[in-house]
Amino acid sequence: MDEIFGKIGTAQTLSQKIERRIEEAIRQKKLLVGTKLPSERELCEMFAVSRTALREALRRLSARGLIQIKKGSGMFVSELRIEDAIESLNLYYDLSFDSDLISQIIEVRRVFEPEIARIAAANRTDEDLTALNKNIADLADCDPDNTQMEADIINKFHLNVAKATGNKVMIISMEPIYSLLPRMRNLIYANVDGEKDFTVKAHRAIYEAIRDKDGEQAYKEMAGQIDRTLEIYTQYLK
Amino acid sequence: MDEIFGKIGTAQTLSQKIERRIEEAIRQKKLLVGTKLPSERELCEMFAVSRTALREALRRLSARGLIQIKKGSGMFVSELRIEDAIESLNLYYDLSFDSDLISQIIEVRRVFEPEIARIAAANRTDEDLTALNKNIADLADCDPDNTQMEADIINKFHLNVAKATGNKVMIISMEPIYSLLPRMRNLIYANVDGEKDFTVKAHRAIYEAIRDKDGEQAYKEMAGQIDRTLEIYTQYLK
DNA sequence: GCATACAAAGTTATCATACCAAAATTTAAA
DNA sequence: TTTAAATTTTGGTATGATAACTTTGTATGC
Repeated sequence: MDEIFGKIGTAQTLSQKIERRIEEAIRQKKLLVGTKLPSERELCEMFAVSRTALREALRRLSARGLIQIKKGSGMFVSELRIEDAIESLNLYYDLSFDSDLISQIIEVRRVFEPEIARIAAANRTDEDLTALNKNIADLADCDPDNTQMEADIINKFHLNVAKATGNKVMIISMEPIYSLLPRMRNLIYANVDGEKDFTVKAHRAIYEAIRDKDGEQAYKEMAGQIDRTLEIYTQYLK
Repeated sequence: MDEIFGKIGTAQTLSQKIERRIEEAIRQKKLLVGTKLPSERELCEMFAVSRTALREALRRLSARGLIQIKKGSGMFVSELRIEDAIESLNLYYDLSFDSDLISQIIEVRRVFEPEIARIAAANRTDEDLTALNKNIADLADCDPDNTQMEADIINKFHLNVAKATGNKVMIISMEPIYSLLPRMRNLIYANVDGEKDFTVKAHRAIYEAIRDKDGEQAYKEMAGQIDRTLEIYTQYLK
């Protein structure tokens, strides 16, 4: 009889229920980071479920980065890492990658990044400067034929600018976008001659503006750099 | 340190290997969206593993939104939904929620949102306008004591502005931030008198600027609105 | 006293099997 | 042709056994 009036909207499986329960406990800080969870067998008894169901719940929590499972040792509540948090987003962009997405990414960068550069100029620490300077040097030294490494360095430079704002939300917002730059660059780089010198100069100008705490200049240089990028891609996308 | 001496060999469990294999196939479009995967039993034979190991891999893929599992029917490669992609990020922000995060979020909004409003004014469709208009009406009608609903409506309004840009990346970048607005607003709303009238007027001004395709005005109004928000929170955070 | 080696206990990882429940498919009846 | 029942397919759960790994304590040898 329970079958008749039973679950309608609840297509939830047992393992999903378990997952939610544990997730809620972590969200509400009832389970603090570092806490060791009871062993599988104990949890089975506590929830009154089989190991199969329990394990599938735990595996999903582990996949999402909420807990860490150490074979032979136990399961621990772990601090959700930024990388885990944005991994899904990276995958999403990776799967949606097409010319539309490229245009949209450039539009976003054109609007956001100059502002980011301005804030970075105001807030940058000496460590930020060191990191940026190293990126520039690496870029200059980089073998012009190694477009992969080049794209990687540029990626890091822009990410370091975002870091220099001291604003975690900025970093998180931009990181998934930057992670696509290498893939974008691979599309068009072969077509562009003498681009590298230009790129190095442009990035050095951004660096110097940030170094000198000249927010307006940083804004302008970053905007110019992305305008150039936009031109190149507009040409390519045609 | 962990990086340096961390495990070299395959600390990967069997189920993780399976997960990677299938994920790679999806990433490389060898498995297209909508494809029905072989049944669990068949996959067990193909991979030569037990059902347990296989299932744990499949459950994780399902948790990440890459496949959809239908009981009695089968498993299908599914299009990764935006909501799935940003869920982890929402959780991350939720767990990191503190006064620092609030400040950083407001800083990001102060910089990004006016620009978003400007672009929205240029690209908005009539449907966008209808949605925004409805948000304004709902906000005006909303019971002043129901702060939860109020915050929810405002959240939707800002999200709709982002949607009006026509740029998917904008939406995705801002959504996790907006999803925290209700929680933020709950902190301070009780302390503010006569705030609601102000809020309605401010949002209506933004709406009208977007309606009139007046980018500059939209920029200014949005900036003003967030400046006010900043003031309120600055007061609260002290 | 100290360091190494080893054994034991606890834990997760995997496997194999069985049965249950839901959905789709086939078959039989009206 | 339509409907309803039976069958098949498929995922969901349960259980028990074994393997692999980590930690810890203990014993051994120096």
